[in-house]
Amino acid sequence: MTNPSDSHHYPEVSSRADFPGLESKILTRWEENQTFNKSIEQRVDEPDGERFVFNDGPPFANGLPHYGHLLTGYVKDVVPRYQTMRGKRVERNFGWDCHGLPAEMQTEKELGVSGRKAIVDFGIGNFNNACRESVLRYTGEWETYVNRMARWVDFENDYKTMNLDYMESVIWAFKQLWDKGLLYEAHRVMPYSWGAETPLSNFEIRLDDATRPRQDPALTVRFALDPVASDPGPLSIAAWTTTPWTLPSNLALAVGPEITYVVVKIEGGDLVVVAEAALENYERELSVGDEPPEVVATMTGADLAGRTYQPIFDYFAGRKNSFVIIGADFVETGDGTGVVHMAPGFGEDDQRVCEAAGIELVVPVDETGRFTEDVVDFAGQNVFDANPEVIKFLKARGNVVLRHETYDHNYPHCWRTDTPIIYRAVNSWYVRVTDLTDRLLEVNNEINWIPDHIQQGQFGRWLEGARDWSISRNRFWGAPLPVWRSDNPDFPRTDVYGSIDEIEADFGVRPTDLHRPYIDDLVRPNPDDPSGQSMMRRVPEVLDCWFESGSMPFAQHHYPFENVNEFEQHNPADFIVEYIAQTRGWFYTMHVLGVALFDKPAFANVICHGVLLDAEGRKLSKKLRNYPDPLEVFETVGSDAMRWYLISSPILRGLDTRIEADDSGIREVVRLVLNPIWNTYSFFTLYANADGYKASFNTSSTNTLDRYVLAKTSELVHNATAALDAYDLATACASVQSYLDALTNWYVRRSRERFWNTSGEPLDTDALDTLYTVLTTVARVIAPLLPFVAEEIWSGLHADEVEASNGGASVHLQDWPALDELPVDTDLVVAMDRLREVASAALSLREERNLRVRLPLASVTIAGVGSSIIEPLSDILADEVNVKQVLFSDDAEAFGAFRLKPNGRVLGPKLGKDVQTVIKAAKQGDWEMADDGTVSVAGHTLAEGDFELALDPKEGVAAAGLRGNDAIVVLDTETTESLEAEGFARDLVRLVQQARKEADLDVTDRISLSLGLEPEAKAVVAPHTDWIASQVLATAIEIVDPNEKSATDVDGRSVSIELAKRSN
RNA sequence: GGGCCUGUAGCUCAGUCGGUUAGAGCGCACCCCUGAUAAGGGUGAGGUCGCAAGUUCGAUUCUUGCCAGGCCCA
Repeated sequence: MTNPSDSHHYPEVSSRADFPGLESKILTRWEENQTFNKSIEQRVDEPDGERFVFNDGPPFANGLPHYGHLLTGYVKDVVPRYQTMRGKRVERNFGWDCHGLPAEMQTEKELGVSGRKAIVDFGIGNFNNACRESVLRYTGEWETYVNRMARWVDFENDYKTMNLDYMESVIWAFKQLWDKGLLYEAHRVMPYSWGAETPLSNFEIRLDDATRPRQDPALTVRFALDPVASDPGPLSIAAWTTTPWTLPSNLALAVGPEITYVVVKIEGGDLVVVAEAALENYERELSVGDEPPEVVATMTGADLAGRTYQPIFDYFAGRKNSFVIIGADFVETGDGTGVVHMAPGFGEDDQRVCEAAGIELVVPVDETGRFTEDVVDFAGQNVFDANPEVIKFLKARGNVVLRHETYDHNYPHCWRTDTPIIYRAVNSWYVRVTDLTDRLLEVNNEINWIPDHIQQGQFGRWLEGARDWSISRNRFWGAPLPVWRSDNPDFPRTDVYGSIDEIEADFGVRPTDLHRPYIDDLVRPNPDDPSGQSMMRRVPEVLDCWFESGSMPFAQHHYPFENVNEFEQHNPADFIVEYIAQTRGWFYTMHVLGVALFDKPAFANVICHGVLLDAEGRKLSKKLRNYPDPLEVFETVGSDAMRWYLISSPILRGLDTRIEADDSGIREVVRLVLNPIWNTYSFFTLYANADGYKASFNTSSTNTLDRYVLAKTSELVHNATAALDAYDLATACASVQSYLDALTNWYVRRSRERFWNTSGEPLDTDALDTLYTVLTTVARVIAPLLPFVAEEIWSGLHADEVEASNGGASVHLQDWPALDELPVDTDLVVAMDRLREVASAALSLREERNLRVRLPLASVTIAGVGSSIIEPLSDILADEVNVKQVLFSDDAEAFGAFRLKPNGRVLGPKLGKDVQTVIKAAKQGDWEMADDGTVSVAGHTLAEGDFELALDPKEGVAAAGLRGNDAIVVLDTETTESLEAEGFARDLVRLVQQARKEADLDVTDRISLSLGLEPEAKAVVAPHTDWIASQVLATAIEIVDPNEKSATDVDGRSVSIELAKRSN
């Protein structure tokens, strides 16, 4: 910003803005003046003030921010800025998600230490220290990005999930759930990552592209049934599996009780049982020669249930209740044989069904995904590596494998290690989400979701089907499960701790770090063991990091150990925003904990935005480089343009949005939004400074255009307020954009001359004050949407104030414009908008007839209904379309023909079916108007209100219809010598202005002018000489013969110009 | 297989509580204006509103089915 001089009250504003440059200057000024801090502190806190609670979702900081973070970040800034201006106190603390698999995996890679054993050898303490450093590695870069994008957030008072206070709140939550009976421990089949050596929650395996295609072997194997009397011979039953490695753990087979099964005689005479529905699929294996399969017996699944068979591996032979056929409802015949092989240690259905049948499960696979010693033939092999070995082994047995094929399917992978997951029975702690389902759904109804269909759709459905949430991880870097247990089952005891005080009370030490391994060192004798031998030891697991981020609403405040009122009075938070996939991530975990702990929603309003894609609809990826580099965009185009680009897109309605690979879309924002605003500002300062005028906030102008633009601005304030109150950022942007058209393209353009300080005329302070008033209001409206540009403009308009405060004054410290600040004038707005349509029509007539606008015409005539409202605005129209007179005619039929437009909405209920006849007749012109104003058509009489009359221009007249056809615009295309002369004079003025520009003169410079004209032209120009002189600020004008060398052609005449700047 | 969302101009998207002539921006063509000027503006071409049936006097809009794409869940 250039400092205003004595006579200049505003900075000199270049018509071409350097947005990146001004953005960095403003950042410095905000920094120096602590503007963000002031914007919070100046708003009164409770009890008198109002609070708006924004909760910031914590990112992992072990990578750089990407576009998704930028988008979310902008939204996270727009809403709090708006609410701040509405008078609320909006504190914004950044948060960091520090724990969990991402951190551990990164550290494993960095240290070259992989796997549980290696980490234990390396030392859990050492490992966790490395994690602690690693997770904060990129916080500096994050801060840079966040600052650069004008996202105001407090980094100093940030929360970190690894802080002692935060973790204490987390274990408090755990204890609360425990006390409420919402936690339990179970040995259950879960998605398991052998890469990370830990179970995963059912939503982790659905993260992003964790599920993707994979090819696996599929094996159909035969199990020999123990014979019964009714058998036609020795039977075997065929089962199909895509996990051959689970066959050694097979303990049962499942059939569908309702399904029909057949016994087929195959090559060599063996009898095989499959579902009848599988015959076609297995035709080749079940046929003898070219004959179709020979069915020798038929039975139902119910008949088969209860029969026993011989295990194909003998590792677990003889186990109680095992190797039996069980009837189960989930069995289908789509894939496979209609017989399902059951390994209860490695399948969720398998476990459920077998447990019901009294079969105890076996899990001969260790934490790293390798077979244990139980499976002697494959011990030590990874299960996926063992697949081909198992197949080879079984094939060698001759009559076991019925078919071996490959199978392409979508298979879940570990989101961190990228290894294919397996299902495996493990010990884990669960939150009893299924007990809460009803309350989760009820409380969900209190949340305002944007877009709203998420509430009952994606989120509501997810809640309905939610399963118990596994919250323990067999890892190292995380909040510990605060559970201590007796190491002697003879003296069972479990203690759960919910605070550091409680721990200290029992262990006599006050922990200063709740992380492993320190927390594991806390051991004490089991009070229930009279012998004093057994000890209480902590269970080894740590908590799921989603449990920790879900605890953020209270844990960031160290609730309930501190800030009890602070949290309780502001739960739920007013606003959160993240991308839509968080319906099963952060949104979900916060909701579960909010309901479980407080029986309340965790947030009142939530925006779920969509995903950014490239122009081809692919995900943005570093490899493809299919997006513009954000830092480069900041430097070349600016952050405000990117902010607008993102927040005005359909992505905020939950849809995916495509972004160009270059920055063209963002540059377009500059052209369509930033430049118009900037040009208006630059225009204002140019003339206010030229006149040394200091404008003031003033809405009292009686000038029509002033009143129009004030009313339009009032409309903008209303629209933007409504949109932002509804968290509809895209609509807020749209309302600004359509307003800009009226401001720049109509008000400024039509008012330009009023800003020129023509000598002898008094300065039009109404115009300057009005434009100032409008601009200072617009600056406040766009403050959340374009914080830099708004700041620059507002600060320029209030340069004195900013200077007096040493740069401290800021648009972001202002109040949002009140709804009654500016006059509302609907009638005027309607009339003016109508007038603009008339002007368009008139200009199109000019173009059609090749009549340039500089050439004045005698008149324009408006004929038809509804034109009277623009009569008071005639001068503006005359000016815009350059005519001497605006005429209004009642005799519409002189220029056009009426067409009957029956009003279907009114007539429909009255006439029913006949409406269509009436409409048809009206279209054909088959109607008559009576003297009393009624219309008869197709045997019906239409009264006033039943119809409208449209006016179509007559052939051969220079006339154009308006939208809606209720009036026509007629242009008098007749030219006269005098009009031509005036047009020529205007052409000359234009030529001189161009020359002034080329001579690099200031708009206020006076000149002496020499016009070289031919004799005929001299005569034409003579009456307009004074006017020309005044238009081009010539204090002396002489008419001479043309200088042939420099002459140009103007309207068929040869003209030359010489001008010189006058010193005064 | 179920649920939700989307389908409107060459592209990106608004809109229509049902009314008979559906809008914007970009792109394209032509033109104008310029004391906001390496800007600005106007005009125009371009649409069977995914397809079909139903409800209705009337459907792009409501209902149902189908098709295509996306997301979520099995």
